[in-house]
Amino acid sequence: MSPRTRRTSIADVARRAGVSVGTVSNVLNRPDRVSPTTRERVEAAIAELSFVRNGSARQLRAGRITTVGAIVLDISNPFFTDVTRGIEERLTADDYTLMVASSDREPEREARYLRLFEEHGVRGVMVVPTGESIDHLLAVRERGIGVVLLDHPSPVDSVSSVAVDDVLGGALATRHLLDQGHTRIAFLNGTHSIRQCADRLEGARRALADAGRDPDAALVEVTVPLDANGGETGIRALLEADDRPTAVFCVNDLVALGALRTLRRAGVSVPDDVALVGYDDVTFAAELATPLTSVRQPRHELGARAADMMLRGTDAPAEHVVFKPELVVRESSTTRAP
Amino acid sequence: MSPRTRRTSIADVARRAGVSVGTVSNVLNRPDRVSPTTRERVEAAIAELSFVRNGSARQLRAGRITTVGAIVLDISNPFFTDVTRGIEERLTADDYTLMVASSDREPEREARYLRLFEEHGVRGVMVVPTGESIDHLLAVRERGIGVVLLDHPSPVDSVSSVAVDDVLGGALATRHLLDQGHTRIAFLNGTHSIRQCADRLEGARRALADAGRDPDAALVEVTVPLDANGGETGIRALLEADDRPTAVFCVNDLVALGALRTLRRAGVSVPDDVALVGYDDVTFAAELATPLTSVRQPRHELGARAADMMLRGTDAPAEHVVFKPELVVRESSTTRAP
DNA sequence: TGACCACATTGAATCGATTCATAACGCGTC
DNA sequence: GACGCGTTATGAATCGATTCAATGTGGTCA
Repeated sequence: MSPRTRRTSIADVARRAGVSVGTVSNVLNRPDRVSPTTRERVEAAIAELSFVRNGSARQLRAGRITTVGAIVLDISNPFFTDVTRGIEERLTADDYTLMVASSDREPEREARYLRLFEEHGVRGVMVVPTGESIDHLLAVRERGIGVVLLDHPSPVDSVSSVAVDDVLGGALATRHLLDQGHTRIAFLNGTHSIRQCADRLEGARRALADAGRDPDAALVEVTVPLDANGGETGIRALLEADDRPTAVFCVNDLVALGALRTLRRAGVSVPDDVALVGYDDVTFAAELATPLTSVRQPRHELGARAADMMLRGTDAPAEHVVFKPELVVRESSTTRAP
Repeated sequence: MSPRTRRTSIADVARRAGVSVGTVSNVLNRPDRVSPTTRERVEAAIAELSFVRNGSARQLRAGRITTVGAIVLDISNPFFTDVTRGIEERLTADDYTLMVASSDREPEREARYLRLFEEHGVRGVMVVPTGESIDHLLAVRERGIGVVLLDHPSPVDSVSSVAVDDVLGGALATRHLLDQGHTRIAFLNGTHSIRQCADRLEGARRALADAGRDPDAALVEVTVPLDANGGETGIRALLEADDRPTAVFCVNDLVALGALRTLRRAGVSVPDDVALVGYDDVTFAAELATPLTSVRQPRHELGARAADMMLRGTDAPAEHVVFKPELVVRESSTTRAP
């Protein structure tokens, strides 16, 4: 095996088939302009040499290509997995290809992938921003690359966005817990630099205020990592406290999963001793030891819609879509029938 | 906003800074060879023009880059999500970047992404093959691109691979059910063209044969899609049958999730009426309504190890690693204490 | 027979960054 | 002032596919 032989190029194919490079390129891109005989000859040469187009050269000449990038906060979160699938399905319908990356909620990683995508000449990027500012995204757009904010309302008119009303979601969950008679509610949340977290908190506080409660007194916020382990540490912290809340609202279902596990191990009954509400309504939410009340978001549609905007192109007017979340009540938050 | 202005190039920067293109390139790639004064001047020009390198041109000249591709069967399956994370962590340690794609178990999609990656000039690809043959992957390797088989033992010595012993996994699950006294076992499986499915079946049959049973009589195989809905349809089919098995082995935990849901709705108790075993031991397996017995695979390590082999390069001798799975027994397969 | 047209094919210019042989420069030494 | 050495900077050649004006080849029709 020759380790470092030059990749076979279009010129090699041309030589082999006894035609010019232009003709080979035509076979590849506009087969109808080439006579059947030569086309066959070229195709044979391609097969014999097992030639693969050099995408870099192709793209260098042709400009942008049919690839778009997506940067989500965390691919291992089922919420983003489903959003991604929605994007992908819409894109493949138009023969576009998707490159996905996970920022892990770190602005540096977001910036790094953004640059990588831009250097690769993607048509556009769909980004769940990690930070408060989107200036870096505006800069990308200035350079002619489409930008759609994913799961994030746009702070400026000119940038399209697809979001879900997280303030409403937070309020739905909290109001429900209030309706069940809870007066002290814990909120296992992520850092407020993550917009989704900040908004859901805002919603929770509004629901409390609307009910005539003092949010500062009634809501105990615990900041945790946004996965099952985060739920575990959050609950541990709560269990040690003197004044244990009777209800826990988790900022996503993974956290709720960890919370449920930890409560069960500690011998605390859900929902009898503690009511639990999650967020996202992931596949397994209904099937847990205690079926989980959760706030459902249109994950798939979120992605599909964003992809749709992306495909409209840079010239189309910006659009701003905000979906409404929906509370799905299950056993984890409702007192069991005796 | 100028919609279709040419991207600013290294020549623009050079002009602005009053230097040659070679110098700009040096600032970008070997800053130490440039005097501090000119470097500053060039950097200023880069900032003012908000210049972003054209990756295609860069790569066209330089050859391969530090990107590798991975093609898994289904990113929305938590098993593959975790494998991907393992890969990513290992790669970022060496400053490599990962592009992930999902073949959805379709050979055409696998081939399409493979070509896309190759055209983009990736250093290598890590693939969970969809079909029986890996000839297309050998061809890719002939062209100087690293290939590592993911979750698939290599049929040839020359190609590195990382796998888990699925025959053993199938046997572990089945033996366990036999030990619990079950004599008629259903297997909700995928098509046999998927190696993992074929192997787990093989393992199940061996376990039966070892126990002196006739696999054809004792095992009822139902072919289903590999997600929660698949579990649902599979169980529906079984419930309609006259001779209902007393145990169900599901080829993965998503299928088991759907199975559990459907059994519960049909009023069939797990494990009292039907024992259930899954595969993968995903995060939520322990927290389901009935905690799920499952076969655990070292997902993260699987990915990390594959990435490791990839980084060793094409010249290093091929390696073949086969991890051993492990049965995690929980309530779904063990008769409840009275 | 010659004019004209449709169709096929050619080959050189082009995209933008990198590389490297060469030139320019600064500075100390004899 | 000539020489040599080390440091910087230059610019043309290069990577491989695409594009398009120009050329070539028949074929049809007056």
